[in-house]
Amino acid sequence: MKTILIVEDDQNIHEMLETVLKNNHYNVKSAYSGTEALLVHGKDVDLIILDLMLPGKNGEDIIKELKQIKNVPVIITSAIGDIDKKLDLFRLGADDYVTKPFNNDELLARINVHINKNSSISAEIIKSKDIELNKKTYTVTCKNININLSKIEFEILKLLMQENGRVVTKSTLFDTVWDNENSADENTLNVHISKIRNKLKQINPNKDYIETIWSIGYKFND
Amino acid sequence: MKTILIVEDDQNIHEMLETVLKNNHYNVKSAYSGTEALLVHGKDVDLIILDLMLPGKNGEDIIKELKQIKNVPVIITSAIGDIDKKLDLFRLGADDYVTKPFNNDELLARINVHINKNSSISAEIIKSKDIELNKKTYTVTCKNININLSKIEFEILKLLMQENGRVVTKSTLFDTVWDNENSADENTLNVHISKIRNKLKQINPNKDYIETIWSIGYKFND
DNA sequence: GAAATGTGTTAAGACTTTTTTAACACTTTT
DNA sequence: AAAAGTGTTAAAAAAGTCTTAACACATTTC
Repeated sequence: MKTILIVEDDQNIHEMLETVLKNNHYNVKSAYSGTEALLVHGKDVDLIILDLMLPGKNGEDIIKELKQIKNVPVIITSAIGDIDKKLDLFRLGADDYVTKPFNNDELLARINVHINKNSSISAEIIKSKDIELNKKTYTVTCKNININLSKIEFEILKLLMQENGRVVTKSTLFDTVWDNENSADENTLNVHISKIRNKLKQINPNKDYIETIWSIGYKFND
Repeated sequence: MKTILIVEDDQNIHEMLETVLKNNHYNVKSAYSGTEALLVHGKDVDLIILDLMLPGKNGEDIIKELKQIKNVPVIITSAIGDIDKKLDLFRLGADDYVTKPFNNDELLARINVHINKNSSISAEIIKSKDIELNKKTYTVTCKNININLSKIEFEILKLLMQENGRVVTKSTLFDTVWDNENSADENTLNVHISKIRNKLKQINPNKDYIETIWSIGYKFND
């Protein structure tokens, strides 16, 4: 169950939000001021609903500090529609901005967007231009030709393809592919990467799908 | 560089969006109807801006089919503020809903939110006006264009950006970037700074983000 | 149960990229 | 104008990576 932190000083709105969220199976934490929010905000908060008109500290400072503690999604609620304020908050890391009075269902929908991000609709088939990878059946094709990957090779390629175009650090690879810390050597990873590259190269010799990011990790390019 | 697909039949709005996005260093693809959108939408689209009032197919059908092809973020733009329609679209996978007429900068801010969110590796991002630095994936963009930094270059820029506007002394740099005392020569640092400046200059030649503070250290300015 | 096959890891040497060094031109401070 | 500090370039040195091959181990096949 996901936990949402409500930061709102208006008693009525606060209670209303709390009820709505609880009815929709969220766990709720409460704060009535910015300083309180900073205290309450901990490891197990998944999203913050932050009202701007709080006593004490202003919204900009609070979001900055909250994001520094932990980078969770923040949805701003405010009676002010001022565009400059809005832009300021987005720049400081706000993920959404909802003008009061808002529709509860819309707020829930927006919470859903920011909380679920990749889980809900995420496909069991990851496709790139040439490569298709089926997470369920552990099969991989490149240009519609089947490739046999070992389990570890498959897990590595899956992770890289999920982050298509972004660097995956070696430590992320170790953590994800080998569950325990005590696991593999750097060289082991190299060998696996090399083997994956070889298998892909047999189908498409012109392309190197896996790019090395020196001393950091690898990146998949389609 | 990220690619955004504009799906919009109104010629004026379409061109305006295209200009705005290109000015902000996005790659743009265009579609003027739903069916066209489905054809154009391929592997290399990172976000879709979808107008609802399209000729032919209706918005609901299009978003459903688009999401099936690939789960990229979709921002709906619409003149209709009708709450039921909104909720419907969120349910079908919309990531944001912006009512026309919208403010361009706000749209850009929202694009930014959804393009960066897409990564499953939780991002810890340091942002300045032009530059974004992702501590987890070791990626840096300036004006949305990717920059390749070596590890040391990255660590230096990270430290400077963390202290944005404040001077970072050379000794702090040595202590942080090079673990032990036995570390680098003054000159070594100069060389690295020079390389970082060069890479940033290729994207924005008018600005010197890293300011030299004579005989003390360096300062990042956004 | 033995042989064959496949997987994961380690080691070694070739190779590539990054980091540092060194030299000299340049800028700021004294 | 001299001294101190900085910027840039090319090169040498160091660090990291790739590939091959060998071995241990597990699973499958005969």
